[in-house]
Amino acid sequence: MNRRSGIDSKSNILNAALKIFSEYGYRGASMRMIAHNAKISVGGLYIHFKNKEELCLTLMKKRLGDLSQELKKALEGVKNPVEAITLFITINLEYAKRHKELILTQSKERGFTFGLGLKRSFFKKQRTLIEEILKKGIDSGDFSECDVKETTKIIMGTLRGFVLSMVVDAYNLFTPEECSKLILYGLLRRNDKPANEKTNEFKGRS
Amino acid sequence: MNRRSGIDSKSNILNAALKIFSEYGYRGASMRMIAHNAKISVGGLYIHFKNKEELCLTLMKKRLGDLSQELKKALEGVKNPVEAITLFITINLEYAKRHKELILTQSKERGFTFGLGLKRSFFKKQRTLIEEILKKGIDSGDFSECDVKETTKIIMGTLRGFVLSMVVDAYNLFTPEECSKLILYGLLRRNDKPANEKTNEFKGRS
Amino acid sequence: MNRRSGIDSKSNILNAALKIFSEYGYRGASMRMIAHNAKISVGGLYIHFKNKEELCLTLMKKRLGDLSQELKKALEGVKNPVEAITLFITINLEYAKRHKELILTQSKERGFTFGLGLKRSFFKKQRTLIEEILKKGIDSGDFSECDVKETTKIIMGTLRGFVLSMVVDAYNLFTPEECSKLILYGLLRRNDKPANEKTNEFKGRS
Amino acid sequence: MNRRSGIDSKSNILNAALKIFSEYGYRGASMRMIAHNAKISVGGLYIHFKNKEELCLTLMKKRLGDLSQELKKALEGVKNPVEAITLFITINLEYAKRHKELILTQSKERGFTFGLGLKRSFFKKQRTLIEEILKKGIDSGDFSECDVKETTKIIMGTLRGFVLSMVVDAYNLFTPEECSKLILYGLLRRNDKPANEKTNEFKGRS
DNA sequence: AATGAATGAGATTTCATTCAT
DNA sequence: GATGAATGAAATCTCATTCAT
Repeated sequence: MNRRSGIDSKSNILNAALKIFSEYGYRGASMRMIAHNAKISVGGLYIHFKNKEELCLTLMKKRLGDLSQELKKALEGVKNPVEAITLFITINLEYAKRHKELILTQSKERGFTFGLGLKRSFFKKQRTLIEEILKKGIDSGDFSECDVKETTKIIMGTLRGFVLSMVVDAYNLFTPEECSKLILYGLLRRNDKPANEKTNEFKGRS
Repeated sequence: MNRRSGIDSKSNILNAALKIFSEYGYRGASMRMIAHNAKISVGGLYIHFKNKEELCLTLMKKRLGDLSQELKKALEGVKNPVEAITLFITINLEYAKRHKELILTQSKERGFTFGLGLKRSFFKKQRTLIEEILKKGIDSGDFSECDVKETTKIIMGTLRGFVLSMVVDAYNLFTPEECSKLILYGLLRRNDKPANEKTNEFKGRS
Repeated sequence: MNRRSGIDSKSNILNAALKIFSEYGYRGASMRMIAHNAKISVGGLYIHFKNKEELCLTLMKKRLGDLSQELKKALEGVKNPVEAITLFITINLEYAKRHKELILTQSKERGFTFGLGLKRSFFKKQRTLIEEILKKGIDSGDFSECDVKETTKIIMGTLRGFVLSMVVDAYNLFTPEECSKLILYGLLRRNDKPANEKTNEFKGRS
Repeated sequence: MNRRSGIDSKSNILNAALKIFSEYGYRGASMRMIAHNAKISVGGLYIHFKNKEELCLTLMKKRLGDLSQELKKALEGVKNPVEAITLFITINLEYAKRHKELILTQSKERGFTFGLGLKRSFFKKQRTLIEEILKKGIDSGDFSECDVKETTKIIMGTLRGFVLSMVVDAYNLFTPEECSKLILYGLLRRNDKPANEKTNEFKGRS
C-alpha cells in the first residue's frame, strides 16, 4: 500500500527473512511467509532480491558482517589477552543467542551447498583474530607456550560447538561465562598459582 | 522384482531413507527419491509407513537405538572410567562421522517440532550413562571430586558441539582422540602429577 | 478421475499439447491450458514430461518422425523422378496444412534456441532425399544437367517458403499443384518439347 | 538522465522495442527489458504507449511504413520493369535481413490476433505495386502475357517464403540475386532468345 | 513528464498422499 | 501386498500494469 523507499523495503524484507529463516530453516521458510511478515506482496520480494537463494545469501552476508564489526569494535582497545578471549567468546555466544538463526542453512539444493564460501571466509577471519590474541598472550606471558594454530582450531571448534548446541538443541546448557572458563582454563598459566583459588572458580574441572 | 518379506522391505526402506535424508535433509528429500533408492514404488512406502514424518521418526528411533546399543556393548566390560569416557566420546564421534545425518532435522512442519521428544529421551539416557561413569571414576579416585550433574552437562555439550561442528561445517577439525583429550584433561587428577608427563600429551593446554 | 495407462496418457497429452502449441505458440501456450485440454491435472503433465520444453521437444520429434515416415513410405515404389518430386512437395504441403503447428517454435528462452538441432538433422535428411531424386532424374534424362547441391537448396528453400507462408500468414495462396509446377517447371527438360504445350500448363510463367 | 523531447523518447523506445522484440519475440520480450534497453523507466513506457500491445502495433506500423517508403522511393524513377521487379525483391530481402524481426509476431493473446489487419493492408499495397509493374512489363513487351493477379500471388508467396525462411530458419540459403533470378526467369520472354545465354545464368533451371 | 517500488494474477514446477488396477 | 498414474495444494518466480512521489 504505502510506497517505501527502496532501501527501507530492502532492510524491512531482510528483517522479515531473518525471522522466518531462523524459525523454519531455509527450505521450511517460504517466500509467501517472508512476504507476509514483511507486509509486502510476494512479487515485491523479487524486486529487491533475484531469488530465494540470493535473499538468504544477502542475509548471511549482513549477519556475518555485523558480527565481524561488533567483534572488531569490542576488541579494539583491549590489551589484556585474557579479557580479549573472554570478550571474543562472550560476543559470539551472545550474538548467537540474540539471533538464533542462519547458522545452519546448509541446503543442498541443486547439488551445491551455497553460502559455504561465505562462511569459510568468515571463519578464516575469526581464526586470524584468535591467533593474534594468542600470540600476544604468549608474548606477554599470560598464556603458556603452545602450538598457536592447533590451539586456535580447538578454541574455534569448541566455541562453534557451543553455538550450534545452543541453536540446534535449544538447550541453554551454558552461560557465556562457563564457556569462557572452559576454554580459558587451559590457556592460563598455572605454574605460579596457589592452585586452589582460580581452580575453584570452575567446578567440574580438577 | 523379487518380493521381500515385510520386515526386509521395512529395513530396506529405512536404509534408503537414511541415505537420502542424510544427503538432502528432511525437506530436501522427497518420497520419490527414497522410493527410487529403495527400488520400491512410491505407494509402497505408504504400506510400511503412515507418512513421511513417521518414516523419519522411525529412522531416528532406529539410529538412536543403534547408537545406544553400540555404546552399551562397548562399555559393558570396561572398568577403567578413563577408558570408558574415551570410548564414549570416540563411539559418538565415529558414529556421527559414519552417518552424517538426521542429527539436524529440526523441521517445523505444521508448527510442531517432531522428533524432539525422541532426542530428549536419548540425551537423558546418555546423561545417565556419563553420570554413572563419573561417579565410578570419582569413587575409584581416577577423577577429582566434582559436581557430577554439572560436569556431565559440560561433557555432553562439548561433545554435542564437536558432533554438530563436524556435521554442519563439514570440517574435520578434530580427531576423536583430540576431542577426548580436551575433555579428559580436566577430569584427570593432577594433584600428584609431576606436571609434565600427562600434561604434555595435549598441546596447547597447560 | 479414471486412471489411464501411462502410454495412453502420454499420447493423450501430446495430442492436447499439439493443439495448444499450434494455436498459441510455445510461450502463448500454458501448461494449464494443455492440462485442461488433456483432461488431466497440471501436475499430471509432469509425470510424463520433465518440463514444458521437453514436452514441446517430444512433440516436435514425433511430428518430424511422422513426416519422415510418410515421405519414405510414399516414395518407396516410385521410379519416375518427376512423380517423386511432385509427391515430395505434395506430402510436405499437405502435412503442413493438416497440422499447422510447431513449425515456428523458435523460443529464445534462456538464450538458447531449443529444438534447433532436431530441425537441422531433419532438413539434412530431406536434402539427401531430394538430391537422390535429382541424381536419378538426371541419369534417366528426365531432368536437365544441373548442380545437384545448389538445385536442392533452391527447391528446399522454395518449399520451406511455401510452408511457412501457409502457416504464418494463414493465407491459402497455393495449392500443392501450383507449387509443384513452379518448382518442376525449371527442372524438366525442354529442349525437345514444342515449347508451348507444357509451358501453358503453368500460367504466369510462359 | 538528460530529458528528451516527447518525440525523441518515442522513437528511442521504438528502437529499443525493435531490438528486444526481434530477439525474444512478443511474449519473450518484457517491458522491463525494453525499458532497460531504452534507458528509461518502466513507467516511462506507459506515458508514450498505452500498453505492450500498442507499443508492438506502433512498431509494426512504423516498420511496414518504412519499407513501403523505401520501396516507393527506389521504384520512383525506374522505367524498366525487369529492374523494377529485381529492386522490389532485393529491397524486401535486404530489409528483412537487416531487421530480422516482427515478421513472426503472431501472438493470440486473449483470443484475438492483433496486428493482422495491419499486415493484410500492407500486403495489399505490395500486391498492387507488383501488379502495376507486371502490367507495364506486359505492355512494354518485356513480360509475356499472363494472368496478372495469379502471377502476383505467386511472386508474393515465393518472396514471402524466402523472407520467412531467412528469418525463421536463420539459414542464409539465398542471396537476393538468386531469389530474383528464380522469380524473374519465368517472367521473361523467351521466344526470341537463343535459349542458352540467359538460361545459363541460372544453374539448376533449364 | 518521469520514476521505480508495488501489486496481483498467472506461469512453471514440486511433492506428499491417494487409489484404481 | 505392490504399483505408479493422478491429484491438489503449495512453492518459486515472472510480468504487465499502476501509482505515490
